[in-house]
Amino acid sequence: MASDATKRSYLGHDARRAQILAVAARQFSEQSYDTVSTVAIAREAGIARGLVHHYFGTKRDLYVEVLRRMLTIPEGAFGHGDGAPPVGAEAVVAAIDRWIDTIDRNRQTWLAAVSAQAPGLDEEVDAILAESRARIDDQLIALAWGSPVQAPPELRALIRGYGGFAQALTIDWLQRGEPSRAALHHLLLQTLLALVGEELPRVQSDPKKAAETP
Amino acid sequence: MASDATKRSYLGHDARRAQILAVAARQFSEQSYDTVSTVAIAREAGIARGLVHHYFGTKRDLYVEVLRRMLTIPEGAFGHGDGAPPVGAEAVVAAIDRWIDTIDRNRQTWLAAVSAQAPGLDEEVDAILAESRARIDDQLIALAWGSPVQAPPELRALIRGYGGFAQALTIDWLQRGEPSRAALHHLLLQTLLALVGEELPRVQSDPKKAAETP
DNA sequence: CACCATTTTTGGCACCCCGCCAAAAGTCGT
DNA sequence: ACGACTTTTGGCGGGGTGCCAAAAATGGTG
Repeated sequence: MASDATKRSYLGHDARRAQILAVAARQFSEQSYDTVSTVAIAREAGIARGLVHHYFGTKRDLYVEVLRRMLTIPEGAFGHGDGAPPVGAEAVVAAIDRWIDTIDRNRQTWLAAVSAQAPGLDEEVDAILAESRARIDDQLIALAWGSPVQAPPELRALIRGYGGFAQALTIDWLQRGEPSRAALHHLLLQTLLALVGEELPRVQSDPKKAAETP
Repeated sequence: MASDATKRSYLGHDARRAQILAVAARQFSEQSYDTVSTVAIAREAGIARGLVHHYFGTKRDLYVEVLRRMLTIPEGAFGHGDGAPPVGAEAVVAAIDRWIDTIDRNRQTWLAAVSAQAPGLDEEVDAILAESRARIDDQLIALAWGSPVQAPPELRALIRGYGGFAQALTIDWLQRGEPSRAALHHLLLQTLLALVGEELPRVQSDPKKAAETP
């Protein structure tokens, strides 16, 4: 009798954990950290508040878990499915398109994830964000340059900045629609090519770079 | 007798307000929003907690005030003092240097301000951030192009993205020192010149841009 | 100088949320 | 049927927030 509709107990460790995580992910992607309350999560999940703390320790721990999940899922967003990565302009075009698609499908989640928290306040959060960015940068470098391992530091810096460039314009596109999707795609593509193809050699050859060691 | 050391009452409206605002600004630039408490602010200011709520309504209202102050003060960071703005490469060099200087002097405040909150969650916060960015973009456009009023939309988008580019690299510089200050300066300068000088005409002339009106 | 209107400040009430833990409720193997 | 185990509940203590009536200090006036 206790069928699906009224089922009210004993999901089992993993299932309950996953359920709470799903509810929390939705709430954290719609509200800010401090407006989300564990009682609201528990209410939406149909359980007692204590259970949330039983599976994930503190509210911050739960948030860290959610953030980790948010950032690791779309990791291969412009991964090329399989096989050796095709390098070249047409591969970049396809990758950027796939990238925009993924963000378009998970708008709120992506918005909540990229501007997760002020940097420098929480080491764990910082580490998660840094690792996610590093992985994306590696994929970008692989696409536009080649092997990421032998990438010069100047390229890494340019790609890092390009990530900020793309993030700013993508937020504008999602929130105000200001650069249209086509325009966004065009800007992202042209800028990446310009930075890697023209700017990089110029930055490298300039004697004033003087960087790396202070 | 009631000299500076023991003065314990009746500062007057404006003075008290300014004092609370100063204390709150310091705390909000060192901790995250939810770890800052009005009781801590009141304690540091040496007053009762109720007074904080008397001058600024809710804790969020106080935060909004702090944020507004954070973002309007360094507004003219690369303002050219006075007179007609000199346009050209050397002016851009000087402006970027002044800009980096200002951020270097107010590291924590700047870090707290730029990553203030996830976008789309609080209209008032969003508006403050957007207005601040727009003003900075205008100054950048004035520097690298000329009058901001007649700037083409493609340029605005590029400058907008450039802001994200600069922000990402500046955060890295402040937190890990990874691009040295000289390297950061070089990257910011070269990228701005490349985007405005070479990328802009290419983006504009491309027939595929198709943007602006859907 | 005493008095009153005004401003500034306090302290406390009611409510919500978090972290934790002992006890209750349900489940499973024997 | 019964005991060991897992899952879940409910409540306690501590702390933070928003608000408001009352108290304390101030300044002007006759």
